Amino acid sequence: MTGAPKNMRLSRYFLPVLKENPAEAQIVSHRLMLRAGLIRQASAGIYSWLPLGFKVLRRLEEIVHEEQQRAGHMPMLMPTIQSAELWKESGRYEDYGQEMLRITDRHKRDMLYGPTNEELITDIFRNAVNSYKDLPLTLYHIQWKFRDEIRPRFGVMRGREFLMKDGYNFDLTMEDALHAYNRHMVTYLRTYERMGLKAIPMRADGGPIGGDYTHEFLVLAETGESEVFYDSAVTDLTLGDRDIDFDDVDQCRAIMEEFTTPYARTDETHDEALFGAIPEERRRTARGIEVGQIFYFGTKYSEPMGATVVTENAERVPVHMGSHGIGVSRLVGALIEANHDEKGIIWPEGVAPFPVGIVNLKQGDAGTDDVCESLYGQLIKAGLDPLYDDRNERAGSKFATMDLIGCPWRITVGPRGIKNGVVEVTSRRTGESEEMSAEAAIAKLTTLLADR
RNA sequence: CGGGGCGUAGCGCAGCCUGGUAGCGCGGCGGUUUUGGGAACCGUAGGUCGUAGGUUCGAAUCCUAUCGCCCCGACCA
Repeated sequence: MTGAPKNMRLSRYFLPVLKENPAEAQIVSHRLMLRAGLIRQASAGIYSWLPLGFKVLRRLEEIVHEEQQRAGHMPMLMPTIQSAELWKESGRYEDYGQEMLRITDRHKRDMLYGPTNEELITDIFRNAVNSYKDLPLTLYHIQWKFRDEIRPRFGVMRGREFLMKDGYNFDLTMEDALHAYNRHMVTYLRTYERMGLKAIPMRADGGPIGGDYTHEFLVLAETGESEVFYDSAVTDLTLGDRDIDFDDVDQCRAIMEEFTTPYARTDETHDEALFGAIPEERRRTARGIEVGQIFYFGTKYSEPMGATVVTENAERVPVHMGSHGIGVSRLVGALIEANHDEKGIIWPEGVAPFPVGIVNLKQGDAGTDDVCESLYGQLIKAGLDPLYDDRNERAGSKFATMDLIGCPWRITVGPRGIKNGVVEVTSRRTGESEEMSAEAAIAKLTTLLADR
């Protein structure tokens, strides 16, 4: 036996928290990410992810991977640095403008730090796939991207370097590609729901990627960059735990229709007349943070780049494609914008880096130390990643730290409770506490966090 | 890129106008007393005053250049 890992004890963890707000941070998620020791700025719009922030980021990636693979999509990894050749071929090298970071290597070759990967994936596809029999195919990766924003701001919400899941579907026909579109809509709805977010699909603008079919997913938050207009009926919809067959064309289309029929648009595509037709009591105007977007763009890249397959009738046709993105690093900011109070972050259970915090009120007391050690060991065994505050600090300081970093559940162990054989379990979100035996606390949390 | 602001200790700031060799709060370290919501007291460490040049007997302070960062705008996942 090797025993429980010790690196989730605060006495060993690297968690540089700040009591005061750093001057450079304006919005709440940026302030809290700095204060709670999630990130440190490396330069404008570029951040280092400290252990706690990295843990959240990894957790979000994990959820994205699980949901993509559940739908049959294939994970892979493309490089951050790309050759300009492919971009010249698609015509976007000129179109993209200054936001693309252009680099020259030692041989004076034009390179770039990829802002997205349509060209690269299309190149991979055309070199390897020739037959309709290899379709449909959806490939995706989660990789760092760079967009040289004129003015980065709001921390990771609008950084220059950002982590993004981007996926690409290749289909024989438009109908097939539209199923891929709907299927992605469903995977995205599931993904956000698991993260504890209400992300509303809204009809969007094609932007530089282009395409007529496109929706973006917005999380409602006061600090959102876009003004949004929607029918309150849309926020009542949930996917819940319904059984989904991702190959079922009708089921995926039905879900897409269910979630996109109620009016929901950003200011870019807003239509006053349609909005006015909604019953007044259901009309909502708010602000939203974009956390993902899906596109169907047909043969926009396959045609100029020659990504074709041979059909049953021996004809060579360009494939129908779409792309789909989730702003993973930006989601950390969006999650905090949507889940915080004046004391700090309140992580939804699904994404919390440490779903349970253990606070030992009297470090060095044989009774509390024993109970805390036992809780720590058992929670690790249950796979719940507890964070044990075993520092020799005062109660107030320990509580403040737990509140700041947002552990959704806290187990407080003090001499008073030990005398009566109880510990205290507190919900970060509601602030409600309940006393129970240590065994009952473990049972309760194991149940609560079972389907994390 | 246009407009504005700021770079002084890990964080938040004062000092600059009116030059004289750097200070406060928090944090750190040691100690004592504390111990259920960011404790009190005592002691202590820590600063190329963004960088370069200039003016001056003397520059954090004045001048010039430069780099970085932040805010508003246009732009954007």
